[in-house]
Amino acid sequence: MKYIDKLRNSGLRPTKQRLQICEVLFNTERTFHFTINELEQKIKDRIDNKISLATIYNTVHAFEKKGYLKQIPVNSNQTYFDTNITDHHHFYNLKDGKLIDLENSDVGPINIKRKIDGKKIKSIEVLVKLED
Amino acid sequence: MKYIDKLRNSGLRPTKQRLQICEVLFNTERTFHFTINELEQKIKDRIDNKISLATIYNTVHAFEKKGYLKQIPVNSNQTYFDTNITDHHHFYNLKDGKLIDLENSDVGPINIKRKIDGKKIKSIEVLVKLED
DNA sequence: CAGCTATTTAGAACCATTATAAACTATATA
DNA sequence: TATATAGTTTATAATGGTTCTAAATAGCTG
Ligand SMILES: [Mn+2]
Ligand SMILES: [Mn+2]
Ligand SMILES: [Zn+2]
Ligand SMILES: [Zn+2]
Repeated sequence: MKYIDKLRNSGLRPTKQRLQICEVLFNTERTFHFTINELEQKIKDRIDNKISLATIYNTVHAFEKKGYLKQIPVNSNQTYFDTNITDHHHFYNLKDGKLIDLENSDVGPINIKRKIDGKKIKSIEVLVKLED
Repeated sequence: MKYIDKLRNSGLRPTKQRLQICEVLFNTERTFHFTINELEQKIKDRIDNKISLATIYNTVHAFEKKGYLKQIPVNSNQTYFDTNITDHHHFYNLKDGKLIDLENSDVGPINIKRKIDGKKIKSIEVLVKLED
């Protein structure tokens, strides 16, 4: 029930697969970061039926387009997503490839003074790489 | 002659290929951003002999390890490199995938207040995504 | 239910990147 | 200068994340 309206209101049919992916992504105490492979594993662990990898990709991209997920820019061969869609910044642990949310109070407001003609700022993202 | 010492001092043999890649990367008025494919094209345009793609990858990674190049984190299927190895930030034009350097004065100093036990900050990078 | 469109799926294709291993080259040493 | 050795280049294959395809299935509207 919980996610049916969310999906319908977005013009997405509330299929069994999408509802199950919603459970995994959004029915959590905390937000989290994931790659597609990590999400695939999480889904396998939590549900009995199988969801094809293609559907996982399709759904993640659909949710991203609707603004329910964000992509986080990092140097990796895999794409990183975030269920925390608020404006926030990240630590990136180079050792294990894990992201950690930074509170805005940990970074402070960032004011970009330069403008590019005809362009709007869509997002401002700080990535703090961590090493040992 | 110009890059022979640079390479030798880094423990890299100054091969014909590496010297030619140095010319393309570093013998320029301005620093620039590139993907491997763009670099491959630049090399083709500037030199007569052929340098294999494998050598271009090898050399770029060798130079990155030595600190002569930096990788810039963006959401793209291709890896972006920068010949500007100073600490600086970027505009990322989503329309054409081009990076633009931001001066530090355009962003202001960023002071990360949070610490992670046993970890050091390696870099702080701001990515400002631009849309129309 | 009927009809229509959206969605799911297995598998193929794509493509940036990395691995392989044989040929070649820079360099140190005799 | 010749030789030995480790480093480098290269064509090519392999890898692996992501996207595409097209047929089967499922949601939705009348
Ligand atoms: Mn993607
Ligand atoms: Mn790389
Ligand atoms: Zn986050
Ligand atoms: Zn730059």
